[in-house]
Amino acid sequence: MSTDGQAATSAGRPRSEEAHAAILDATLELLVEVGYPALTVEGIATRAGVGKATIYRRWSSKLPLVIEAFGQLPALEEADTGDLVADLESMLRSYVRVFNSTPLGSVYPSLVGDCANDPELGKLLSPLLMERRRPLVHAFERAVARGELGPEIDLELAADMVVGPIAVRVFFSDRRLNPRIVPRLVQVALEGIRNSARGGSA
Amino acid sequence: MSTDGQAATSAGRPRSEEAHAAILDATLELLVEVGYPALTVEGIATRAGVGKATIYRRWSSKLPLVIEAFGQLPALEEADTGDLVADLESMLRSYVRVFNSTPLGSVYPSLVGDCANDPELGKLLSPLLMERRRPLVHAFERAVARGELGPEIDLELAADMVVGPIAVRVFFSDRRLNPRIVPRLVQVALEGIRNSARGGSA
Amino acid sequence: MSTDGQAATSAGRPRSEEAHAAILDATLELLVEVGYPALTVEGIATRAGVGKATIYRRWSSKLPLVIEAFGQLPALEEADTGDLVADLESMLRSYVRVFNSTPLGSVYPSLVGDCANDPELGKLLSPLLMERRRPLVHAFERAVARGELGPEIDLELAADMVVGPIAVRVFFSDRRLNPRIVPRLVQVALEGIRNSARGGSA
Amino acid sequence: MSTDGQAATSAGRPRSEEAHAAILDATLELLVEVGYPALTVEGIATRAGVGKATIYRRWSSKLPLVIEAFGQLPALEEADTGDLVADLESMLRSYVRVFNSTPLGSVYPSLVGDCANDPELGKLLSPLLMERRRPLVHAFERAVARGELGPEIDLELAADMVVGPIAVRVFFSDRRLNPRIVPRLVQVALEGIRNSARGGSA
DNA sequence: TCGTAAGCGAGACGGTACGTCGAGTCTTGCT
DNA sequence: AGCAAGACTCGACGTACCGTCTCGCTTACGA
Repeated sequence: MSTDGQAATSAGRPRSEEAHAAILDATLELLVEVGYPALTVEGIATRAGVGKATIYRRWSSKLPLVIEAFGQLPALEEADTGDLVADLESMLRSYVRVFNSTPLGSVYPSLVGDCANDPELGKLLSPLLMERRRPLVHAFERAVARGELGPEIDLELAADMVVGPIAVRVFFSDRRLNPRIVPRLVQVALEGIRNSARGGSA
Repeated sequence: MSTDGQAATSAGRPRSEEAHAAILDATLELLVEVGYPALTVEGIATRAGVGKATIYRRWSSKLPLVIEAFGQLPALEEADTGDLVADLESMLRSYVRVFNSTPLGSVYPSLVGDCANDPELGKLLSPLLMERRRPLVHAFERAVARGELGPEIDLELAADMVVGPIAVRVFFSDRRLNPRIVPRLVQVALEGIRNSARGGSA
Repeated sequence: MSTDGQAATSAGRPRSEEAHAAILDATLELLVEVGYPALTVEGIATRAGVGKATIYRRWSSKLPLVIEAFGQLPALEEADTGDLVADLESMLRSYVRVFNSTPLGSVYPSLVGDCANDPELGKLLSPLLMERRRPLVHAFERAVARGELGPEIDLELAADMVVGPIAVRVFFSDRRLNPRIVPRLVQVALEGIRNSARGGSA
Repeated sequence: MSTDGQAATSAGRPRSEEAHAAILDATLELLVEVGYPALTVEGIATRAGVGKATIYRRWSSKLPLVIEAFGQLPALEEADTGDLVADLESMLRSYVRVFNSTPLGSVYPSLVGDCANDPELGKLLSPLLMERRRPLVHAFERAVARGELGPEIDLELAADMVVGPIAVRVFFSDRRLNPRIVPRLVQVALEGIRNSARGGSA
């Protein structure tokens, strides 16, 4: 008899948003302080001033909790200077900086590794990771709009061409990547993207 | 230097090579069967028919053991057809295949994640990971030797340009990557590498 | 008696007598079904169709609730045949029967054990336990009135002399006491009570 | 190839007798300090300087552990003065004293109550409780040997006749029983035992 | 007749202990 | 000295209840 449309609020005391936020905050703090492998639900509960049951009522285990907390983190900070090269270099540099200077760089692969054995969780993490490189895709879109690049560009591939080589080094080779390779990398990647779009050498 | 022979062979019963191999085998088997997060030293010992102490006598913890077992795995199978494009496409396709169809794809990031919090272990893992993409570098070296590419090429960067975009997708986006993007990717990467080596558009 | 009425009736909704009864009933049912150690307030609330708060509004904890529920149970069913021996034997037999065939036998000592660490609760339980053997005392009183026993009898002691040996066996030795010892026990106890009342052998 | 007859000592490190003893000691200490209901396995483990697993390896739960610890306690201290009345009075007085002055008196009924729902555990506790009143039975045996009592006496019943009324009061009525009733009780009980043995009044 | 004050079922809250499991270490007797 | 076996301490796991605290509601009373 009304236009309420609400979900009936279900009986009983509603879940505390305070507790929810405190848990996510504590998770991120501890992630930074002790790293993912040493992260414990017990520790999170203590830090958040919350009972363990309150955590398990919301998340079935440590992993989805960390994924949600991780999702709260700011993504790649978007740069929009009007110039594609400048945009990409700026964003990649900030990318390298974050992974060099915060323990969050180690959370990334841990999460991926732990999710790999559980497709359900993978589905939670994947879109989140995709979302995080969206600023790169946007930079290419703007370049296309400005006429810097032809409209036939594969935006996803272009983004992966610039972020892939960085990611591969940052995760799988020597820690503390030197950010000086960023300009060279951007140059090579853009050269390939531009030329092969026009037909390439093949 | 006369009676040197071995490193003094030290007194007592020598370590069993059988046990050593059995442990590494059991580790790989279990890695495949249950995945890295569910891997336990106790399980490895049982499977190998070995006491836990025998494992800890050789490896200080689970991680270096897994790293050594991981190192036993065959690397990227080298392709040498005389044509750079063919070589790269063949190797990347096998790369995608392995990560799509074996649990090895999950071990990789797990290892990296766990190592990230212990630099000592990172030093064990890093060279191993570098070694695994060596076939890619070799393909570029052969191309340079054949004159397909100029000698001023940055081989490491070149390798990362082709493997990076693949790796980034295989690990961080939708599982089960479609291998059809391989030729397009190789084309774009080579275009960039070739052109920017000659001075590029910058 | 004019304006006194009740104890101010206090404002607000009165406590539901339905809920009260449902709680006590549920308590007894569960006591029988799962036993005292496995009895939970949560279970009682669910069974009674009542919120936990409604229970805690009336009883400070599980123990006083169980004590009150326990108090609702029928006491030793009084036998009055005109003959002391017959009365005692009848009542003791029913005593043995109840403790052999219902979980009430386990509630008794559990209650006592839990009360022992809280004198306040002990004060609630004690009179209740005293009340339950009152029929035995009455039987002796009637025997005195009939002249079967002299008036100098210590009624409490007499009651304990007949119920004590039974209780001690029912609680602390082999479960499922054989009721055939009842007549012999009554005989011995009465013999002692009668003789020592007249001065005894001391 | 020998007459060893041992149980082969089974492989592996043998269970530590030190730990075993430390656990039982800690259990008794805590039983006295905090009482049975507040006794926790975690507390015992901490006090004993032992891991929880070491406790659960030996006892399936708190109850059998407490039963075993309880079994270590000294029984009713035997009195042998050559006179039945003196023996009984002495032992009963010590019985009353223990229950009046130590928290162990509360452990007794708690144990019985918790065992009542598990026949398997009851079988562990029962013989132990029987054993504890053995000194009373012995006193009657000596009296028979001395000719104080006829040989047709039912020793078990006799023991229960003296301890039952005490037990029933100590457990189920007012805490802190007055030991002055002991002589009177012994007198009444013995009177009954002696007279009904000769045929009684029935 | 209506507010106001309590009681109501429901269920989340911070805690505490449970019983299990795995890590890495230690102690048997045997090789 | 190494070996398999298995107990050791430690500490986190995820679950279950405790006794308390909101929720939105119902129910009586007194203004």
